[in-house]
Amino acid sequence: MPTVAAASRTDAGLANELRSSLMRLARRLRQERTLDLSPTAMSVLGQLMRHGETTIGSLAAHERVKPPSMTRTVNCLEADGLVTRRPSETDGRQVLVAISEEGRARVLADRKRREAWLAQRLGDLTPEERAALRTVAPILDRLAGAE
Amino acid sequence: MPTVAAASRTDAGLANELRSSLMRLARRLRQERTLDLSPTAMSVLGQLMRHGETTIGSLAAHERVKPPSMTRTVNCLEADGLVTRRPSETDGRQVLVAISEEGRARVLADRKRREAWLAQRLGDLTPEERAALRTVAPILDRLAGAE
DNA sequence: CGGAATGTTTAGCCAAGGTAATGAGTTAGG
DNA sequence: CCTAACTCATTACCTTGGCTAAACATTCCG
Repeated sequence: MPTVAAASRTDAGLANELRSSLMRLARRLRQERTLDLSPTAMSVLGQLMRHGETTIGSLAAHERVKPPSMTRTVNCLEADGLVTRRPSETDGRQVLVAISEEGRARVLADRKRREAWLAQRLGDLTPEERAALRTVAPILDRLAGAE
Repeated sequence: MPTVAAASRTDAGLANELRSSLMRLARRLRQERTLDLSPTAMSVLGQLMRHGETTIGSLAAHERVKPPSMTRTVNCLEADGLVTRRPSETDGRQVLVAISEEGRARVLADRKRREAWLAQRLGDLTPEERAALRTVAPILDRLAGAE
């Protein structure tokens, strides 16, 4: 039986290790969510904050969720007054979603709260370890985005 | 060591990026699950493979799941003949779970199948990027484990 | 104009987590 | 030593957040 460290040195082991580490941390982060929003919902707000008004479909694609799920997520956000909906003038089928002022405030508030948890933990790491994490974030995105 | 203000601003951004990248990839991985086992179940098998016979409670703690959920996961695994259960002789309340030969075979088989998806994607990365991922896997574990 | 294609929504299902309460086993105090 | 408090696992039930299938509206194209 190979040790964890030994297994990680092979590509086979890398897939394995990475997968279980990711799942554990993803679950941990889900636990730490402070507000009553799902991780996907928070991510959507962030996306709207960065890229402005966006259609349901492209939000769904970016979050790797099916359109009906994104419709529901947006419903919740709209019910909470965190986003607004309007039909596109150029294409009547599409719905454009935008973040509201309240939504913007929520993102900023949440960002602060996460600092309390994550930044403290990141603070326990060495600068090299933080740098390593910074490096891999976009790599993870590419892995997620690959077809 | 950077100043406190600079460090926390940087770490906040890192927390943000890392969180959304992580959640997206975690969801992607969940989609790619090939076998009829949940990610947690696979992770449990891996844990048993590495550390041998373990109690329900400590499996739950390691996966950051509540005991009832772990009971259910272990039920599935046992029904599939992938693990065995036995009461502890030293403490009759505890249940010791061990991986079976079939479970071991399943882990090895699954490891191969995941290679088909993840290793292909890892193959699109540069060796440096793979090395970076190898480096961060244990760091992610530490972040997940921190209280 | 009429049919195929596209974007969103509705309806209903399922997986996998959670909490609360129960039962069995252990430990500690009087 | 025996009862009370505690711990581990389990059972029963609920919630969340995905999914698919299908309806509906709109747009595009032959």
